[in-house]
Formats: sequence, C-alpha cells, structure tokens
Amino acid sequence: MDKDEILKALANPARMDILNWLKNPEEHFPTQEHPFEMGVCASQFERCGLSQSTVSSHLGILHRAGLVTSKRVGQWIFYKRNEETIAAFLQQLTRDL
Amino acid sequence: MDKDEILKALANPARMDILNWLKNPEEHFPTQEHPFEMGVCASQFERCGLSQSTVSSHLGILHRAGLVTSKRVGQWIFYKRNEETIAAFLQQLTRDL
DNA sequence: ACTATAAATCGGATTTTATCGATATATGGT
DNA sequence: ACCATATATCGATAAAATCCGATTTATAGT
Repeated sequence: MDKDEILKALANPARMDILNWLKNPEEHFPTQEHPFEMGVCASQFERCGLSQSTVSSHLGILHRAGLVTSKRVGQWIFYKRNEETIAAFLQQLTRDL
Repeated sequence: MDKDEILKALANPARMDILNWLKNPEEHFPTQEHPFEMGVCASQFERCGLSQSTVSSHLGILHRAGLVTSKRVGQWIFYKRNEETIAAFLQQLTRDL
C-alpha cells in the first residue's frame, strides 16, 4: 500500500470520477449489458469523454495504486473498487496526516 | 475547502514532509531560535534540501490549499498546520471516497 | 486461418509541475 | 537614508502528466 502512489492517483478529477462512479454502477452505467456482479466493463468509462487509450491509462494508474481490481472475462475486463485498499489508505492517512 | 486542490497539494513528498514535520516542531526544527508557539519560521524548511524559492513555492501551495496558516512576525513568517481544514478534508474524503 | 471486438501499448504533442538562480519586496536595525 | 535579513516573485529549464490517434495484443466466433 503505497500512500504516495495512491495520493497521486487520486489527484486527478477523471480518476476520482471513475472511483466514485464505481460506487453505484447501476446508476452510472445503465448501458452495460453484462451483470454488475462482475464489475464495470473498461469501455464503459469512455463516457467521461476521454479516448479509449486515455481511459485505459487512467484505469492502469488506479489499478497499479491498488484502488481497483480487474478481472478478465472473455474479451472484456471488468473493474471494481478495491474497498480493502481504499479503507486501509483512509485509515493510514487519518493516522499520518 | 477544495478537495481536488488539497489532493494535489498532498501528492508531493516534499509537501507531505513539511506537513508531517509541523506535527512535531520541537523535534524536527531544533535550530529554531523563536518560540514554537508562533509556528515554524519559513526558512527552517530549507532543511529538506530545496532552495529558498522552491520552499517558498511549496509553502504557498500548502497555504492556498488551506493546509497551513501563516503569520508574519517582524521580518519572519511562521507556519502552522491548519488542523481544522485537515480534519474537514479527512472527513469529507472518508465520506466521498 | 480469418475477422471482429476489447484493451494495452507506443509515439508524439501539449500542459503542468518542480526546480533553480536572480531579482524584487517587506521589515528591522543603524 | 542605508544596509541586512527574510520571503515572494520572475524567467528559464527539465521532468512528469495528460491526452490523442495508430498500432499491437488478446480473446471469441466463423
């Protein structure tokens, strides 16, 4: 759990949006065909207006920071919030800051 | 209280160090001649190895984000943590994230 | 083997951030 | 008024982040 890496990941509005949308997939990704239990399909995040490659980069940064998990299912990759890491980060920040 | 601005301010090791040092001024700034009640004198932070102008810039970013307060006393400017803003930020982040 | 779709990676353009030395501004003391 | 000290601001440079389109890689279906 790299606090600095997580802070950098959070210090960007698009990535913050992605994390927030993932709290309510049903509400924010009504067009997804797949069941939400698997997570949210990567391509769904292009709704933020950024290109496929940019979205992929943001998802990679969130994933490397440990803030989301990803699972490949067939040709798709599904993302979920990693609540464990998020909670641990908040705890440490509350202690350290 | 601008959450994004605060996150950007925190997403930098030097600024994070400054905030942490300010939790224990007596320990981290033993060379300060002034009483610590006033805060920590700006020049003290040059102990992080950065130039005076760079330190001044970092302090300005922390101040604009509301994470520290500053008070001029004579020719010096003293900095303290702004515990109110820090606590409010942590609360909001814990709610929002 | 070929085609289609999803996602990652590459290469490059642009913007933002970090840093410095030099200079300007503010204050205090002589 | 002048000099010394503390801090802020300016201008330049280098590094990092953001973003895109094009290409590559992975998987699925025919």
